[in-house]
Amino acid sequence: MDIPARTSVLQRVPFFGGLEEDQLATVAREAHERPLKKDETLFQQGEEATHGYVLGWGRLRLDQTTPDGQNVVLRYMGPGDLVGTVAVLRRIPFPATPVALEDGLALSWSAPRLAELMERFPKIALNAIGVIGGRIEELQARLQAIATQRVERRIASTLLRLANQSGRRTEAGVEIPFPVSRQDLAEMTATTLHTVSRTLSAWDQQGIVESRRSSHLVIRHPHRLVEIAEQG
Amino acid sequence: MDIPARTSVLQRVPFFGGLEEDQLATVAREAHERPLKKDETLFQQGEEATHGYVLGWGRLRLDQTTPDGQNVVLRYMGPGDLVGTVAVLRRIPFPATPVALEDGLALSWSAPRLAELMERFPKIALNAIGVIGGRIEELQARLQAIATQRVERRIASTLLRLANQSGRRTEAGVEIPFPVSRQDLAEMTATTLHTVSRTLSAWDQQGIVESRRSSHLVIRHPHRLVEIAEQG
DNA sequence: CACTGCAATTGCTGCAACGCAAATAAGACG
DNA sequence: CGTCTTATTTGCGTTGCAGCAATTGCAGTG
Repeated sequence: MDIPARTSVLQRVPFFGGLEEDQLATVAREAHERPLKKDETLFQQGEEATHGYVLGWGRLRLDQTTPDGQNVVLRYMGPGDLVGTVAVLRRIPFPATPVALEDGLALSWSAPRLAELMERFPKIALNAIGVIGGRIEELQARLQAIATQRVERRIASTLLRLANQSGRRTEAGVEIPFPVSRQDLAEMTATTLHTVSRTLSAWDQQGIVESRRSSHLVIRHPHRLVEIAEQG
Repeated sequence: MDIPARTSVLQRVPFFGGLEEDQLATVAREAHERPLKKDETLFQQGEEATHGYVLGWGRLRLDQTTPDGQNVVLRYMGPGDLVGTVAVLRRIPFPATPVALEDGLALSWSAPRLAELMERFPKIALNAIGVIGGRIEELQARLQAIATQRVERRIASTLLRLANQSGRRTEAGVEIPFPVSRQDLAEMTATTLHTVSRTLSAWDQQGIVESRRSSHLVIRHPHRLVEIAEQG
């Protein structure tokens, strides 16, 4: 990918928001490219955070594993998202593992480079605060949801969030354009794949969603889900 | 409080870490003082974030209320903690309400002042990233706990965390030096006050904790709690 | 000192959701 | 085209925990 191409990717990255075209070009020049194949991991939870990444295209799932082997899906990430950069800035090991859901490409900068960039462009540090703050908000929202809502409602909210973040409009409804297994949904909503399966089956029969095996999820009637999410 | 006194408070604030004595004095000079009485709120969730605060002394409980009236305790805060500052930097309304658990004092800076300080001392922006990152970590840990552990274990972990953050060693064990109601614990561990009550009663009878009505919580045998927390 | 109000305790009941297990379907691969 | 593997469905039994309600105990107030 040449520098102008990289630059245009970086233009859509909030982390670099407010930088001039030529400044972005500078940033772009100093990046390394890291191609990603489906199912590949960008790095491993626990590794030393030597590089920070920006996802150019593709999709990632961010997994966190507990000491006793349980898994939690922290978030899904798409083009323009920051991956692992917070860990680099805080000088702590990566707290989670990003897994590629499809082929993609990430741009990376080494830890010293990042520090240098932030020093040269103070705007970046402010942007970082905004990005991280957004994640805090999201985490707090999920915490609240898990703490106070019951499973059906959480699943509905999660589907709607996925649809808003990455849904594609089709004649049949809103489609979620990457594979999401029952296990994934279970780990996102803090329940079991059994319960997710039952819930989706029920919704499928009611015509709210289309969730046949192995095809992408389609939400036929988002407003029905909204009803469930808002007050179940 | 005079400037040297303020300065010595700020020395223990990670947000201002790495600043020179005279720089801290500058920061201190530009602060406003805000005395706090027990049960008073520093600001209200939803208000515009015009000022950022640092807690000089005293203790706060940070509450978040859902649209439907449910309450979640986000965290307890003590001297040196940052309150509401993230919201100021992100230019969003305060996402939660800090309630004073005892008389205390906060220092505050207006939004423009804070922006100016960060510009003048870029180190502050980096510190902010560190502080916020720490909160993300804590939130993720809680998310994991709620998602994968059962109630007894979560209560044990929460008590241990409180003890580590603010516990005082006494002959009887480790004391938590501010009042924590069953309701509070319930909101922290995502359960009901009933279940918390039952659990603490059981532990009290087993001699693990001392949790009589209206006296401060005392953890007699932290290691027993650790056992419960680590593998229940 | 009695009264009032709030926090905590505790027994009981019901249910949402978990866990197991067996059946089923669908891709993947040779 | 058959076989293997993996994801999903679904029935059934179990249970952790919430929800309700009645009681108790403590603290502050007049």
